[in-house]
Amino acid sequence: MMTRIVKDPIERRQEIVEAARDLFDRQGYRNTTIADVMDHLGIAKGTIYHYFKSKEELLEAVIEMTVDESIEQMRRLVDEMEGSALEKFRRLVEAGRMADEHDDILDHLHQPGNVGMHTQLLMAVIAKQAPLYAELIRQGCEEGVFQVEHPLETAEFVLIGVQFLTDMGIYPWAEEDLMRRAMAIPAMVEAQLNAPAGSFNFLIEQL
Amino acid sequence: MMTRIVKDPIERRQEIVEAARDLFDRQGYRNTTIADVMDHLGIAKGTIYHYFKSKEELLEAVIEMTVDESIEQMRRLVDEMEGSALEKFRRLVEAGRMADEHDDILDHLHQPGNVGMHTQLLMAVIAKQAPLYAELIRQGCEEGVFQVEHPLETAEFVLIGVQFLTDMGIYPWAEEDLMRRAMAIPAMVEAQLNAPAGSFNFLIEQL
DNA sequence: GTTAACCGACCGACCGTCGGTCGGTGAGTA
DNA sequence: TACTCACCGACCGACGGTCGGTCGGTTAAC
Repeated sequence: MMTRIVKDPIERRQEIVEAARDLFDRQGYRNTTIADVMDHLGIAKGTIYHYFKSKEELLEAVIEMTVDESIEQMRRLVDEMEGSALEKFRRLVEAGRMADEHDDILDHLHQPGNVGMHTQLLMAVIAKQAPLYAELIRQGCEEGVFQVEHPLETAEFVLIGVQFLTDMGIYPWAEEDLMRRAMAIPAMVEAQLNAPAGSFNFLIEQL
Repeated sequence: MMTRIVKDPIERRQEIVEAARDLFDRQGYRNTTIADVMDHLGIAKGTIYHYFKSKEELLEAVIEMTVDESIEQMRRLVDEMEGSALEKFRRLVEAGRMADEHDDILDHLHQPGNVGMHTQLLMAVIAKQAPLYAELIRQGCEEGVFQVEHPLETAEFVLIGVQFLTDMGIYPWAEEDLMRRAMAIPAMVEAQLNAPAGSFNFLIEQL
């Protein structure tokens, strides 16, 4: 029998979520069993179910943690940024992409059966990012480079469009579909924000 | 032992897909077992797996069938429509909404655990609807009411934005979030298409 | 006789449960 | 201060039950 180790509940919970994230990340949610998480931490199954009432609830905790971390650093960035709206835009997008690549959770989420989780994660991220972008849109309007009626809604609209059209894994797009959209995105964003032609070319140049 | 009934494979496959659709619709994909489908049709498990190699593949067939039916009638409508681009737009949107309400699949799809199926269905519908809308956008450009660079991509972009921001069930939006977005949508669509102010007010007036 | 549609007993991977155990903590006592 | 003892809840892990999927065999059809 395993020696019993008691820890601070907060810490233990954290441990479990982190281990789960690692595993979900590497092998996918579906292919990761509760037993995997147990073994990885050297704890019993009952312990996990003491903190989470289902495997799915554990996944939600993982998502929440991931989203919060990603948003946290974007918010810090926004607070300390200086410059024109367009310049800030460019840097925020870049930061967002960095975050995406860091958690390859998104990549491994592309397994069949994970579409639901994938969608929920994307929507959660978008819902939290939108206010940050909305702020930049307002600044852009004041500067005169943008002209939009509903900053927050426009931020949501654009983020959703870009994410879902770009993201493979939700729908099995052909490579050429993704390509053709990527090329069209700058122009569409400009139209949406009433921004000068070419001002969002950095969206594809950065790739 | 059950008496063996042999049917035309095409017909049998159809039967299975329809039964599965009913059940997925009513109780959700996850809460529906293969046994449910079997019992509902009075066939053996092996028969189902003779036609579909996994439960997930069966889901794909259900989605494909649903989407094809909905698109079929929209395409017929487009072919026989006459009038200005804006007028056609109005009627296509209306038809799309009718289709949505007809299959209450979308309604019952709002159960937890159905987000994946819901998303896939929406994306599939959008992928097929986009070309229809793109055609109207091109006509609008010729008429001079719209001005867009990439008709197909713009159609995709707008459809995704509208569907995902409007649709509850994918993400637990508050009622007020949905409201505030609904009000902003006409202006955002107009911006994207470079259409005259107010020309898309019908999107909310129809509600 | 050959094909393939169809059957259903069986398998095994996993999630989640539940009765029970043991470490920590703090109030009571001396 | 030192000791103890009752209680809480963190922790354990064998086991139950569900379900997706398999496979050898059977039967209708041509």
